[in-house]
Amino acid sequence: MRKPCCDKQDTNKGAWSKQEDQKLVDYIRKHGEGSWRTLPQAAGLLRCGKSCRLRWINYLRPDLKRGNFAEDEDDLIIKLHALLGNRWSLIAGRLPGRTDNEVKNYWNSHLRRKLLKLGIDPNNHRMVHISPLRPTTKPSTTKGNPNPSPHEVTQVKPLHNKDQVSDTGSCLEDEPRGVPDLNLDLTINNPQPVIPEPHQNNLLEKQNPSTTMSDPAGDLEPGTPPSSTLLLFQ
DNA sequence: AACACAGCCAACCGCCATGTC
DNA sequence: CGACATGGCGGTTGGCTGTGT
Repeated sequence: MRKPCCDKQDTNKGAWSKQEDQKLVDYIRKHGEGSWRTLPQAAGLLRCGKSCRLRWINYLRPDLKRGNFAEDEDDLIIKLHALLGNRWSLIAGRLPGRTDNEVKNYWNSHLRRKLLKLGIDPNNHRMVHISPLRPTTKPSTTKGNPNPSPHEVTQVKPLHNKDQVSDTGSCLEDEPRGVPDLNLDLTINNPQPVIPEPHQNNLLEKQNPSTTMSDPAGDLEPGTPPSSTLLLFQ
């Protein structure tokens, strides 16, 4: 039996109040991030440490961008998802000012549907040949389960082994060549200062194309015909 | 105006990885 | 080397809001 992360009896749950936010922000400004376990008590919060961490990372961090996703952010997320699968933290790490939770929500609510409308299976980024898409119907399953019906897609069971990045629901997992050598040292959505340039998106392509992660399409061997998987990359 | 439904998103839960003793 | 503590991640849930009838 696993110990709960905190004494649930003494903790608040649910939405954060402004006072709680303020306490958390003040504390982290003074003492920095970390020690989430002890932070709530030290900051005078009746919250679980995990909850504080989530609140800070997803909402209170000063470098968060928030607001609508730009078109190029959409493209980047789709490309990265094709490569990485549901590795939201890695994907978010390439999107300055965005959190994994935000990217995940955006994927499930917008991009997934967008791909389906284009006839692309969002799970493996291949063209869907079977059954015509039912226009914007929500999956018949319960709320909160964005998985499309089995008629439309082939489920790719995500793996948990983080060393096998290419396996995790990636569209490329059964490419004959496999995934090109990727530098997956993508780690991290560091709470670094927001990049001041107006065009912070497309970092992948524009800012550091050679030293970070390979361009998905460009990394194919010359002469390799693009699979339907890669339609998006063209 | 009232209700039902769908979509969005913040927050929670449980598991896994890593660090420390 | 194993046990434990902690941090981090992805999946899921639940409440709020917008829209259609």
